Amino acid sequence: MTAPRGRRAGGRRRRKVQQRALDTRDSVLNAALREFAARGLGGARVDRIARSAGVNKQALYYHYGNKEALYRAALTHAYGQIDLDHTQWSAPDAPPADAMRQVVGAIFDHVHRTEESMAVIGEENRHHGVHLTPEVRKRMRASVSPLIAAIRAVLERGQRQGVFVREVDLDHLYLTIIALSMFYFTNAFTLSAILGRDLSARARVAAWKEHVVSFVLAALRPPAAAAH
Amino acid sequence: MTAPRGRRAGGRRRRKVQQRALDTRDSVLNAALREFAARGLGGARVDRIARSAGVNKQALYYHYGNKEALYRAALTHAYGQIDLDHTQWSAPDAPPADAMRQVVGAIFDHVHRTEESMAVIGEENRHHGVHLTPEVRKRMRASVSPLIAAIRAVLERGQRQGVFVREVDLDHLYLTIIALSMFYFTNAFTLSAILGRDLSARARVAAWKEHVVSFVLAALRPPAAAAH
Amino acid sequence: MTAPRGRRAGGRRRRKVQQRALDTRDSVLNAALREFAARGLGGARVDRIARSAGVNKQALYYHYGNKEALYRAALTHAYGQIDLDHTQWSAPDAPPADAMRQVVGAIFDHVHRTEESMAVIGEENRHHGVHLTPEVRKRMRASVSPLIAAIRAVLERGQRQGVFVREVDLDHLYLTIIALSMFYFTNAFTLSAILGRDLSARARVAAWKEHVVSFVLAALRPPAAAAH
Amino acid sequence: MTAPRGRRAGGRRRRKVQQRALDTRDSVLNAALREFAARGLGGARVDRIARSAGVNKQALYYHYGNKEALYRAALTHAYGQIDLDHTQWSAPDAPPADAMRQVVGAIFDHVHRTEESMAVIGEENRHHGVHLTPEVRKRMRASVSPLIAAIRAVLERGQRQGVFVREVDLDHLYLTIIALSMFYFTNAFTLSAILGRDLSARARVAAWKEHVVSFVLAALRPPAAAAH
DNA sequence: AATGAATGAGAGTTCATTCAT
DNA sequence: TATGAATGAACTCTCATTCAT
Repeated sequence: MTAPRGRRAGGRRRRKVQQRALDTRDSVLNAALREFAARGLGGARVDRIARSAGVNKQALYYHYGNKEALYRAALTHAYGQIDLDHTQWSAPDAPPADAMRQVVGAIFDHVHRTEESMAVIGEENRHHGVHLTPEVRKRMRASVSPLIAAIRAVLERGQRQGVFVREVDLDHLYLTIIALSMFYFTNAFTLSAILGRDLSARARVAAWKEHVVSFVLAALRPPAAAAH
Repeated sequence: MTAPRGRRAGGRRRRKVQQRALDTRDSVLNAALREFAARGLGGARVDRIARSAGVNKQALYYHYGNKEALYRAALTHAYGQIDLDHTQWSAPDAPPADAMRQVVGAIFDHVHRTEESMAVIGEENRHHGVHLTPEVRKRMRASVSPLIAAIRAVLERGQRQGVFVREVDLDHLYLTIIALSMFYFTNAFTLSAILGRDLSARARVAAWKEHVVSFVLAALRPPAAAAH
Repeated sequence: MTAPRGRRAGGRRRRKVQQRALDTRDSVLNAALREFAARGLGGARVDRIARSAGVNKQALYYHYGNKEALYRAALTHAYGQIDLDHTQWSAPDAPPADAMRQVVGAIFDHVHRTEESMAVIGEENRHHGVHLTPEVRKRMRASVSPLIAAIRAVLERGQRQGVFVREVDLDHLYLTIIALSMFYFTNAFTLSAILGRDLSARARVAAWKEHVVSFVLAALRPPAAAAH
Repeated sequence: MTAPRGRRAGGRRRRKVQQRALDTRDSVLNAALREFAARGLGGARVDRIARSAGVNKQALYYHYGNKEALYRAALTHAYGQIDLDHTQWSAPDAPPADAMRQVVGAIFDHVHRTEESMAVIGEENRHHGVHLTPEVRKRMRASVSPLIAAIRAVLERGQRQGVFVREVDLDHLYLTIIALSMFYFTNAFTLSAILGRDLSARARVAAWKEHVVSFVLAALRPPAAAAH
C-alpha cells in the first residue's frame, strides 16, 4: 500500500536509507534471476529467493509487489546485463573479418558468462512472451540495440570493402550468431545426452566457439567466382 | 498397487481391453506433452492433463505412477516423434549439395512441426537434465541417431567428392543445424520483441528456412583458392 | 477443478457416497454460519470453520470453492431457516387481533431462535449487500415471502372486519415487526451498556416480546372516534 | 514509548504543536470511523486509515497505540456525535404529542445523518460488546442519557396530561424509537432485496419516517374507552 | 479401471506492528 | 514526530496424491 512497488522512488530520501534499500533490491533481483533460471516462474519459490537474498520474504513484496512483477524485473535485468566493450572492433581501419571475429566472439562469451539470464529468457518464451509488457519490451530493445548496431557497423564496412557478401540480412545474421551461441548453452543437457559427450567441458566450449566464429565468417565470405 | 507402471501390459487380457488401455495411455501422453510444453513441469497440472485427455485422474496414476514419471514419458515421446523420410537424399548418386539442402530442410520442417516437443526439450534443459534417466537417454539416442547418421552420410559423400570442406566436425554440423532450427521457434517471442517483427509470420519462417539452408551450405563450401 | 463447486451435482451417484458428502456439506454450512455470525466475513477463519465442522480444511474448498462462496451459502442458509407453522393463525374465523398477536409473536420467536442467522444478515448489510447475487436474492425472497403473505392475510382480514386501521402499508408493517424483533437481539450488547441492564435476561426478553406485540396491535387499532 | 496514549496532552507545548496534534488525532479518528464502518474491525486496514487521514502510519500508533484502541476511540466517537437541539420540544407548554413527534423525528434524522456511526455500533454488537470497556461504557451513557432524558420529559408530561398511556416503559419506548430508526438504515440492503424496492430512495425514507412517528404516537394514544 | 471425496504439505500474499534514521 | 524499510505470524487457497466404493 505504502510501498514503492516500482523502480522509480522519490529521490529525496536520505542517502543511507536509499543505499540500504538499493542493496536489498539488488540482492533480491540477483537471487530471483538465479531462482527463475533454475526453476522457471512456476517452479520458483518466493521463500527460496528471499532466503538466498538474505532478506525477509516480505521485503520482496514490499519492493516488487508480487512474484510475477519480480519475474518481470528479473527478465528485464537479464537483458540489462549486456555491456560490450566496443573499443576493439569499432576502429574504422580494422580489417572487417577480424572485427567480425571479435564481435561474434564477444557475443558468444557474453552469452556464456550469463547463462542464467539466457535461461530466464528461455523461460519467458516457454510462456509465449505473455510477460513482455510494453515497459519490458522497451528496455529489452534498449539493451540489445547497441549490440545489433555493432554487428551492422562491421557488416556494412565489410560489404563496402567487398569482403562480405551483399545478400546477408542483418536480422538473419543477428539471429544466427545468437542462436549458435545461446542454444549450445541452454540446451547443453539434452544435447550432451544425445551426443554422448559433456558439452560443458571447457575444451568443448572453446572448440564450439571457434566453430561458430569460423562458420559465420565462412558464410559471409564471397564465393570463389566473386574473388576473380 | 497392482498397476502396470511401465510399458508391458499383461498379455492375457482381451483385445478390447488392451486397445482401450492403449488409447488411454496415448491420449494421456499427448495431453501431457501439450501441458508440459505450455506450462513446464512445475506449472503443469495433473487435473488439467486428465481432463484434457478425457480420462479420470486415477487412470493417469494407474498408467504412469506419478507426475514426474509422466513427464519423463512425455519427454521420451517428444524425441520419439522423429521419423524422417530418407528416400530423398539417401540416393548415392544425388549431388551432395542438393542432398544436404534436403536434409537440413527436413530437419527444419520437423522442428517446426513439433514445436511442443521442442518446448518440452527446452524445459528439461531448464531442469539441467535431472530427469534424463539412463532409460530416457537410451531412447533419446535411439531416436536421434538415424538423423545424425543421415547427416553424416551426406557430409562424407560431399567431402569425398571435394565439394564440402574437410574440417567440419559432424557433431558441430549437427549442432549448427539443430540450433538454427530450434532456436528460432523456441525463442520466437523474445526475438520478435527485440527485432520488432513477428517471427512466426509464415513468410518470415520461410525466409529464415532459406537462410539456414544457404548458410549451412555456404559454410560447407570450400574457399575460392581450394577450388583451383 | 473437478470439484462440484455448487449445489447441483449429478444425481446418479451411489447413495452412501452422496449421504456422506451431504453430511460434510451440512456440517460445514452450520459451522460457517456460526463463524460468520461471530466474526463476520473478514474476521472468519476458514481453518476454524473446518475444524469446528470436523472436516478437513480442503473439503470446504472442494465443496464450496472459496470463503466468499461459502459465506454466500451461509447467508442463503440464514434465510432458508424460516419455516413458520401456519396452522394457528390461518384459521379464517380466528379473531384478527389474536391472529396478529400470534404472527408477530411467532416472528419474534423465530428471530430469537436464530440469532446467528440474524447476525449474518447484519454482516451482509455492513458489506452494503455486495454479496447479494441474483441467485441469493431469489432464494431470500422465496424464503421470506410466505412470511409476508401471512402478515398480509391477517392484516387484510382485520381491515375487512374494521378492527385494523386501513392506512397501514404492508411493507411498513413488515419492517416494523422485523425491526422491533431483530434490532433488540442484534444490538443487545450496546443497548445493555446504555440502559445499564442486561437485555438478554430471560424475563427482559419476555417483557420486550409482550411490548412488541402490544405495540403493533395498539398502532393497528383504529382511533377512538372511528369506534363510534 | 513516550506516546500520549490518551486524551491528555502535555500542557507546556506551544499552541501550534498542540493544534497540529489535535488535527492529526481528529482526522485519524474520522478516517477510522469511516473505515471501521465500511469494513469492520477485522476488515479495516491501518494503512488505509492512515492514508485516508493524510498522516503517517506511525502517527496513528503514536496517538492511539494500536488498531483496537483506535477502534474503541472510534466507537466512543460514534456515540459522542449525538447533539440534539432541545429548544423545540422542551418548552413546557408545547402539546406533548407535538413534542413527541419532534423528538422521534429528531432521533430519526440523527440516525439517518450518522449512518457510519450506526454501522460501527452494529459492528461492536457483532463482537458481542467485547470492546465495551468501563471507560467506553461511561462515555456511551454520558452521550445517550440526555437523549433518553428528553424522551422521558415529554413522555411524562404527556402522561400527566392524560394524552399518553400510562403503561409505557421508558426503556421500551427508547428501544422502539431507536430500533425503528436504526434498523431501517443498517439493514437497508437486505430489506431492499427482500421487498424488491430500494429503501434508500429519498421518498421512501421520508415515508418511513412519517410511519415511525405516527406509529409511535398511535401506540401512545390511550384507547377509545379511556378517552371518555 | 473408474468415480467422488478426502487429505497433508506447502504456496503466495497480507497485515499489524516496529526499527532506524 | 515523521519516514521508508523491515518483520513475523497468519491466512486463503492449491495441488499431487490416495481412499472408499
